[in-house]
Amino acid sequence: MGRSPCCENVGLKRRTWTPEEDQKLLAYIEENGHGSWPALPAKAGLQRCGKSCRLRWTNYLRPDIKRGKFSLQEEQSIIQLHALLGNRWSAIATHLPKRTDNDIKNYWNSHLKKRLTKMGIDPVTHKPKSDSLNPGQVKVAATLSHIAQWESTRLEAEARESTLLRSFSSSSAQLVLNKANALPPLQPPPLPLQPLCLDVLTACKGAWLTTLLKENGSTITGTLEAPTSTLNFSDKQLLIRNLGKSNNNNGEVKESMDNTVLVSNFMEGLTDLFIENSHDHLEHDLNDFEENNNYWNNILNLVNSTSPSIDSPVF
DNA sequence: AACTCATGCAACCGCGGCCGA
DNA sequence: CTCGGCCGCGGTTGCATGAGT
Repeated sequence: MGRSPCCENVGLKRRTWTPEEDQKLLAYIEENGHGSWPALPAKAGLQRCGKSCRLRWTNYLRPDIKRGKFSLQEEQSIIQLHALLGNRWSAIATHLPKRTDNDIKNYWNSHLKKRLTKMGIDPVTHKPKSDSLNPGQVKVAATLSHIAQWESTRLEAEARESTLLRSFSSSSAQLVLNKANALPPLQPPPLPLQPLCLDVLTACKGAWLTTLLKENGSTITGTLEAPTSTLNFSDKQLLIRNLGKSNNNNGEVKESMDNTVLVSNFMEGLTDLFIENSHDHLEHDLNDFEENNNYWNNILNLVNSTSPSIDSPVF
């Protein structure tokens, strides 16, 4: 493939944006919108390529960007979302209002990755460095991995939907929308926008709890004792399978999972971690139980609270 | 004070996808 | 269907700055 460079200053030294350049770019966009990026520099009187201008605007000048230190909650969100979504920074960014993908990526690479490594957790797989599972644990981990894969797909789709909604809110996209107003109106998203994943994550949590209790000699078998669910495990599996399917234009049902190549080892890793911990420390399972239960609740809360909706702040 | 090294992050590159001609 | 332009994304680079010696 390959493309010709978009600007003539390729190979030259990087040039930091000056306050004057920022001012020019800001003033131009505020007055005219960015329009076509390649055409913008000439119109705005900037000796930059369009790509550079776009980057400067999206990562720095946009008025709705939050800069500065990441809060503890944001850090947790990044770690958890990275575990689910991998290096899909833009998707992660849709769940962190006012943070740019570049900002998150930099923060991950310079801070969080190192911190996880220090903790003995592989920042890529989110697995603890040493792992040894028995066959039963492997089975559950595989199931949860499958579930997590679906969840990754969903989060990604959600991110795409969010982007679409944002783009439709912009003036230029509105023009496109107006041009296409002969088309059937867009269906509003179902309200409330309760993420479907909630049940899946709940299922994950439930599956983990079940395993833990089994490991601990509990008599509880198939029922997932998750707070928001009364489905048994086979019901969950059915639900998950159905959620993983989608209708294409021909009305055929196909497995959307098959079309996704996603790196989502988080659940697996997390499960490994939890299961391993519980296996190794059955004697203090109560503590583990409480701690891990809280962790799952955190994830559920996170996804619940940060799922993009039309009410989400517009970037 | 001067130098080196490490770190953070802004800026850039190149690829893939989308869309219109 | 193909081609070319544009956009968005993830990975990488390199500058600025602070810490350490």
